[in-house]
Amino acid sequence: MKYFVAVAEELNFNRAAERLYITQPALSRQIQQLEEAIPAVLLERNSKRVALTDAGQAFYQQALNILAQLQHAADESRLLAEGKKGSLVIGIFGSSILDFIPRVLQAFGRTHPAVEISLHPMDKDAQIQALRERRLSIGFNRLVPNEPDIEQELVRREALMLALPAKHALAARDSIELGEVLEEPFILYPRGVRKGLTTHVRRLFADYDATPRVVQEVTDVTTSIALVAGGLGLCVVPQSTVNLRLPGVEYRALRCRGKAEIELACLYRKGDSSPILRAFLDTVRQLGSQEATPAADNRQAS
Amino acid sequence: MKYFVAVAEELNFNRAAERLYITQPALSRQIQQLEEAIPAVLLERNSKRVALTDAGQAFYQQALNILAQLQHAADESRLLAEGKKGSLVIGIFGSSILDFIPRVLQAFGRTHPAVEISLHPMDKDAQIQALRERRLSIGFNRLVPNEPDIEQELVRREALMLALPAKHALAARDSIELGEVLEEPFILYPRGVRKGLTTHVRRLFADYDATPRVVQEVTDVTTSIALVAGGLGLCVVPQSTVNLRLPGVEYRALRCRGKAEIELACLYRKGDSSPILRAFLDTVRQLGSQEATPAADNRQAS
DNA sequence: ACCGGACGATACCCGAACGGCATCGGTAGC
DNA sequence: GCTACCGATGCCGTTCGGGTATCGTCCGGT
Repeated sequence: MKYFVAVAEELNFNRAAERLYITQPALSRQIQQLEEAIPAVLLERNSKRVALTDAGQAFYQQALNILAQLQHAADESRLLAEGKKGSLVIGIFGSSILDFIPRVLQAFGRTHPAVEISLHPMDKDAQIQALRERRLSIGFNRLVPNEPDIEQELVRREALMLALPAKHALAARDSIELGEVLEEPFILYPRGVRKGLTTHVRRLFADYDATPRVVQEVTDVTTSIALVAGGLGLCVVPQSTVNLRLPGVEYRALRCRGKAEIELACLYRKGDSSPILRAFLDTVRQLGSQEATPAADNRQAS
Repeated sequence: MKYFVAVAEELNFNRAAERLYITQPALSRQIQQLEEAIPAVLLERNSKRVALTDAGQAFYQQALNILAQLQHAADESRLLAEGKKGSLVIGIFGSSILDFIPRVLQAFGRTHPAVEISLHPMDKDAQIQALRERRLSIGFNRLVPNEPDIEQELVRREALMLALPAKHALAARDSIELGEVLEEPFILYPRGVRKGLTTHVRRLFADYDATPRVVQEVTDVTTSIALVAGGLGLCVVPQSTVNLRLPGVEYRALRCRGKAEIELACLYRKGDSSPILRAFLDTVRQLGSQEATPAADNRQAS
């Protein structure tokens, strides 16, 4: 077919053969076979002139379309297979959106500009359900108990920090020991929301045989930091929250008896070999293994 | 490609191979090669389930289109090549339209129903010019002097007949000798119109050292017969004119010293190998070799 | 838990197809 | 009339596509 197009355009077997990097006899035969296969006389040829018949004209037009379509189909499929095109639906939750996700998206967008990405805030259970129903490609959350059909992968560990009002006495210090603030008012989350972080914080207190004095329960990071700015209490937050620079809020490193850090995990369907997902996971792993916010200063001036 | 479509539809290599009348290993390798050629993973296959990847889905849709288009292109070209489809522009002139052309069209229409046929009355010179400019596929006319680029083919010889008023004394006879009517008033055509027939008639008279007594000059057959019906004179006409059964007109066989017949020829471009033209010529030749109007009675009662 | 069956992949072989080289036949231009 | 060009044809070597036999794996039945 490609051969026929070449001959139809050159109207000369020798030139067409040259263009196709084959010899003229081979081309002659191929054209003959094509004509037999259709069957139809596509070319009028005497030893001095080659011309298209009506049928040849029609077939040439069609052949151009078909070849273009074939090329397009192959390109399209290749892009899809390489994960260079398509869509990625991401479930997000919590503070990951403040630092890690934007950096992943930026890096991934550079290598895969044609992939349509959508972000959907949803909690852990919603993510798992959406993954099962294939409404979601990947979700970010804290580590959750194993699900049989959901793959779970630790993306990174984030240091926990203490958010405190700028006018607070301890704001002058570089880092704070949890034991120093056991009696302070704390802002936490209600049962069932941000369970991963909340239970982790309570456990840290438990290491001191204490329980946090909860003055307010909120449902999202931004609100809790706003409350800290208002001087209503302190708040334990993942390090990425420092990007949320509200006036009147300072972030300080937190030291304590337990691990002052929390895990960020990603979830995806077990056996999902979508190339887009795989490429995205590569980016996630690469960035996950880097330092949290390389240039970020722990002492965060507003 | 056909193979991939089969696998995509069956989602099972064995069934697909069966459908394609090849064996499963051959199919497996063809699919692998296709995937390498694109390159893209089109099928997700473990030993128990075969599924399309996103790229496979996309390629399947495209493949369906392409295969359909390919089939269409081949069909279309085949029809064009067989002369089963396309258009035929016919130039006509004179009495051929009364008998021969309709019969040819009827026969050709039966074997080539999809060919669009258009009839264009035009005189000899107009036909030749239109043929040269490729506005015409074929023209019907009397034999004309040879043109270098126009093929001329004798279609048939038609007996010449005498059209005479029903009340004429000779109308009682079965046939008439030209010598019997040399002095009768005749209806003929002016210079330059229907030259073939006119000069032929004058030559027939010349064989008797006579010239026709022209009472009226007209430009078309129908008018001349109408004048005969009005009793204004006699008229020499090709046999096919008997189909023009005007009241008060009788047709009788004409005998004379010269050949009482005239040739109908068809003209087409030399080297025109258009299959439609060839098929049409076949029909023309076949009908041309048959008896003029097999069931037609020479003695024509009005 | 083990065995049998189904399925796709692989190894190997053969025939047909494809491309290359040399050459033929016909046409056009000098 | 000779030459040059062009497409067709004959012949040969390589390659590619399909067939048979077999393997590895997963699933389901007992």
